[in-house]
Amino acid sequence: MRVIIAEDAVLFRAGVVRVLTDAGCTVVAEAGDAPTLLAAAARHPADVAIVDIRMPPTHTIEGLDAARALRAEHPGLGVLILSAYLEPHYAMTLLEHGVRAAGYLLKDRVTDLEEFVAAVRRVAAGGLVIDPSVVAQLLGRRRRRDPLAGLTGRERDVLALMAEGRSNQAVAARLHLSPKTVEAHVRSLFGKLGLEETADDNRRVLAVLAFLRSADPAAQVAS
Amino acid sequence: MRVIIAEDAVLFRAGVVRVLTDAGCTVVAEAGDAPTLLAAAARHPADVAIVDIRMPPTHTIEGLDAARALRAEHPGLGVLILSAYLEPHYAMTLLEHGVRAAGYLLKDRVTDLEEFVAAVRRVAAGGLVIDPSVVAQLLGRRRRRDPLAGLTGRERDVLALMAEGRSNQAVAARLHLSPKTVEAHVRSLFGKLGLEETADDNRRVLAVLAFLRSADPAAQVAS
DNA sequence: CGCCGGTACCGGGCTAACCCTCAGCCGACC
DNA sequence: GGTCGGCTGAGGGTTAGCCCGGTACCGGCG
Repeated sequence: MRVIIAEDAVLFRAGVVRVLTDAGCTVVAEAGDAPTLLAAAARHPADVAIVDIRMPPTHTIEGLDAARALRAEHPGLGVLILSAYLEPHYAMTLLEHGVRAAGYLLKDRVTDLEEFVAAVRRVAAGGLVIDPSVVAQLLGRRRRRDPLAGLTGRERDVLALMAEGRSNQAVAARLHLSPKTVEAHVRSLFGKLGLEETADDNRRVLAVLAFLRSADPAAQVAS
Repeated sequence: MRVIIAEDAVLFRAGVVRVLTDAGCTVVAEAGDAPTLLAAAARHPADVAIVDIRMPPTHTIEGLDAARALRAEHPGLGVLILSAYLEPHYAMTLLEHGVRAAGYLLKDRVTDLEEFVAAVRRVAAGGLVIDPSVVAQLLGRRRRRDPLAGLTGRERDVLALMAEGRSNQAVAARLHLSPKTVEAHVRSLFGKLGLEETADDNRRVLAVLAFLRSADPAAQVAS
């Protein structure tokens, strides 16, 4: 199996190279950025490319764009995204071009080296490999494409004030409502945001986070 | 040069092992958590230990605690922290025990393998190695008023989880504490953030907002 | 040695914020 | 007219999260 590895973090890349060569694979090229990756793929026949999404120069989605280009230009080449981030929409973008010879794994969730090598082989052989937590988030995301879209105007008013750190009483005073009405709106917006009652969650904070994330789309790309 | 490597991310650890062995170093032990690290240091004479701060089981500062223990128990052993996060206060904690045979580097900023190996050798030989951006942030932190600056490490851990929308119970479970302890930390951090009890405020949300607004909070959060 | 801050955690008390069911009014739409 | 969703809000019940005072241990420091 011939592999190309595109990853700008040199220590991490060295690790992947080592694991694969120890397993008998041939690493035909290494790249630290997207242009180098594309040039390597043109020059070196390979079975699979392991690609990090965020690479220089922009550190945004250079790797993803390159992965898509690879799939278009080299139909026989498997592409495995190996990302530090749980980014379902990126996984979806990759899979739009077909669910064969593709993969999306999370760096932190690779705990068994043999499994990792097996996953790479599977993608090289035309299979699909995708981290279960990505699938779970994909499913969740289908239900609420835009979390705030389903809220009524009043619910949004209430949530905005919650997101300022206001108590229910203060929200009521500000909107000239009864505290009971605020509670009713809060309860309704929890349901619409898909926030179920669990022992592990503070739903008010989760609702506020949803609001803040929606108001600032750039925050979704952070970290 | 004999090296011990403590890092729970297996691919990354493999990378570090490869780079060092390729450079002629001897990796005498590998560890995926702090207790294994301490046991390895007791069993295998080494010149330097490369340690990740956040490791199992708590994923908080187990690595840092272990690093400090190493420095106390093995005076001749150099300790190089290799962290994914820019955490100046942790760097300071490490250096409090002396500025010899110590190092603090960021994973993402290791761009040259030979420099990395040279840095490891420097620490093994009793030198000090510290990433320039850590120094800059140390200096910058002095200039800016960061509301989180007055929080203890534990309080910051608790607040980070609150900011994920976790309940006190979930925070307790995650950090292996009693819910009562979490309450105590929450109460303490409210005071330090200057959040007084008023009828108009939801202080938990305000604390979360302070966390989200502070300088580079992501650098302080695991995962 | 005593003091201090950090960490951990207890018992006990209180309430804001949640839950539920129910109800009324309004305007839009069929 | 009847239905629907949005808005408003009541009564009643529960509890997570806050409060307080207190204890205990540890390491660092004077």
